[in-house]
Amino acid sequence: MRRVSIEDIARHAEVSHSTVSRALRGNKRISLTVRTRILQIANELGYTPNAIAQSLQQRQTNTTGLVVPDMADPFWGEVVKGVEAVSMHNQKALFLSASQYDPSRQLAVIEVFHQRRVDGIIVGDSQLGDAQINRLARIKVPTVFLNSQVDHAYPGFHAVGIDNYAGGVLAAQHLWALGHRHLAYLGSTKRPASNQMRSLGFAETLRGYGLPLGALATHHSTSLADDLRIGYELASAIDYTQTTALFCYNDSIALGALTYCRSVGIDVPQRLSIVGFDDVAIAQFSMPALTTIAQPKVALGETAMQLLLAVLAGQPTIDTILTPTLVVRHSSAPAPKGTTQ
Amino acid sequence: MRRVSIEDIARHAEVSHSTVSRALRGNKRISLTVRTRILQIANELGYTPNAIAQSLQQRQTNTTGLVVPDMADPFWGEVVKGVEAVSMHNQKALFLSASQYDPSRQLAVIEVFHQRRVDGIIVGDSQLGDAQINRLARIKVPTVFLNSQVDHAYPGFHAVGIDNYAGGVLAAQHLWALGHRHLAYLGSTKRPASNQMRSLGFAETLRGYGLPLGALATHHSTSLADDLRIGYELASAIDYTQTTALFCYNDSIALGALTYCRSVGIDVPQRLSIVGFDDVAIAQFSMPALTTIAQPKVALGETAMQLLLAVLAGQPTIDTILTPTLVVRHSSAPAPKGTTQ
DNA sequence: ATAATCCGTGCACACGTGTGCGCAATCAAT
DNA sequence: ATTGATTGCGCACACGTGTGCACGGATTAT
Repeated sequence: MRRVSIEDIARHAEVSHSTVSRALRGNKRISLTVRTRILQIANELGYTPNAIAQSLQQRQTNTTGLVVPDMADPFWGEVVKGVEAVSMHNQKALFLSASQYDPSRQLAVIEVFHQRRVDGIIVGDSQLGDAQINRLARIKVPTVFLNSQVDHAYPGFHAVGIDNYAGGVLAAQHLWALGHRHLAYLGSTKRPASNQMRSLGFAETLRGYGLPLGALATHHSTSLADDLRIGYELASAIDYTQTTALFCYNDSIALGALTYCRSVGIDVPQRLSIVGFDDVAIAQFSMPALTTIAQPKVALGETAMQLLLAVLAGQPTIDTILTPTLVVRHSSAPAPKGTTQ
Repeated sequence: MRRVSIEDIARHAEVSHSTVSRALRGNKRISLTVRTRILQIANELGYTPNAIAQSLQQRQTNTTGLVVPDMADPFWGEVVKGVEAVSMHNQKALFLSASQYDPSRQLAVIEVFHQRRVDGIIVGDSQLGDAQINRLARIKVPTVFLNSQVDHAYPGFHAVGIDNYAGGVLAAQHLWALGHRHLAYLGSTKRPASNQMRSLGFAETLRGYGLPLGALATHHSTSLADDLRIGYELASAIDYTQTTALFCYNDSIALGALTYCRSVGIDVPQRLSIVGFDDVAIAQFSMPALTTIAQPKVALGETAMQLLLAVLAGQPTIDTILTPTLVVRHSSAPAPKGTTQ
């Protein structure tokens, strides 16, 4: 059952294990004859280097830990894809775990990663509280926060994210320009910070245009259901005699809302405009195709991993805030006549 | 920069590292006084066991490798979720990598996992050829194939999957009962085996009902685009003067087809019925909600991981084939009058 | 011919942990 | 009081790999 080690190769080649180690690593001090013989034997024996032993020796595992709230969320699926691609391309292995939006589980996962001696950690949607952050700071593992829900201003902590406020602004500008004057925001309580920023950018922009206070309603669900269902439920609580436009925390919620509208006969976009967030793959295949604030999801994951690699390489780095963009499709249209005063 | 080890604790407690090791592991041969003192010191020093060293010593890493074709695919997202949940619940860490439907990358990932000395491997959508299988067999790592595209009848190889043929049968029965007599299958060439079985179950059942040969068309895309786009393109190649029903390899393709139909004004389900496969989250929120053949995706992942754990524990196991179920929603309806002869 | 250089290899240690075995000290039994 | 059992702990090794240092032999320079 034991695997073949360099010691075994050494016995067959009648040299010491040191020589084998050097030969395999291409050390120039080993004669060509000996090296080729060793490589030959290694191949015959089906040798595979033991990364565990190497990690122990070098005090470095070439491994990264990634924690995300939910694997099945289409947004995070794309982010993970980006992280994984860069990770694999740089010969690093990736540990993956899900936190289910539970801060204590986030920390628990991080502790497990630390036991495994990962070189660095990427945390998606961090909701770590002060106590947890202190614990994390003691661990001293290079950490990158991706779309963090909290401000983690510690040395050794880095961040990649998008400008949620700017996203809210984009949505507001778009809907205002279309003539909408009674709007609603459908939010998510599972992601407090980004939810707040998106709604704030949206609301403040509208205020800036002179929208009266009562003309903007915000709705949040305390339910832990899937976003699609939450979108459906939130949309059903709205008074559509006034409201002509919805801005949603993300595309899933928007699609849920869209489904509700269809089921009760509210025409989108003729009577109601809907704007989502993220631009997940399905957004352009819904009926009507969803107008949305696009996040560069894969790039977000790639950037996070690249930032972490730079940190590990000791290079100077700066936190990155990417900018979202407006993607106009067919779920938004000019406000119905008579609603624009 | 060095982490605190049991050696450090030993120095502080003025005992040997052996005693510390035993104390931490709760060995009864250590006196209570000494043990509590050691635990106290370990806590003060912020000791975290080094899983790498433990792995080396015990020749076991408590780690599993999971390889899936695409992280961002909603189907695989759910499967990964199931695998991860069981894995974490059993204190096992999970390495994740994507193969992008490339058999050689699948093998490459497996080799990397082996270097890392994972205890076991789960391979999703395996497309390994004979040569690759032989290599894998030499490695002798317990392996579970999840919805494999190939028959891997080796000792030490195990499998979990669903009955694709039965899924095709379900779709055929459903559409036939609704009176459809001209049907089409929209397939995927990226997953040859499951694609074949689904279309076969579908076709043979219809033949059994006495459907004439020319009344069933099958379409496959050679494009590597996303399923949604493929569905859209395949749907555009069909002659709708005859065809009244589509059965699609999966929900993404079905949703792409649905989008095409909407865009050219084909009413679903009045003029055309569409049946998908998988029952991903979005399926019940499309317009109309998608009739589909449901796979227990999370359960599939859970089962695969549980099977692997059983194998690792040396328990006797049997391969599992789960059964898909028909979920009737609103994208399928009785065939238009006059089309049923 | 002797000294200085270079080349190829092995010895021995380190990384952090777990454990079989032995040994000293304490306790119970005769 | 001596023997035997029991308890509590340390020594030394193993897991597989990488590397500083030393050492012997060959080559070159004086």
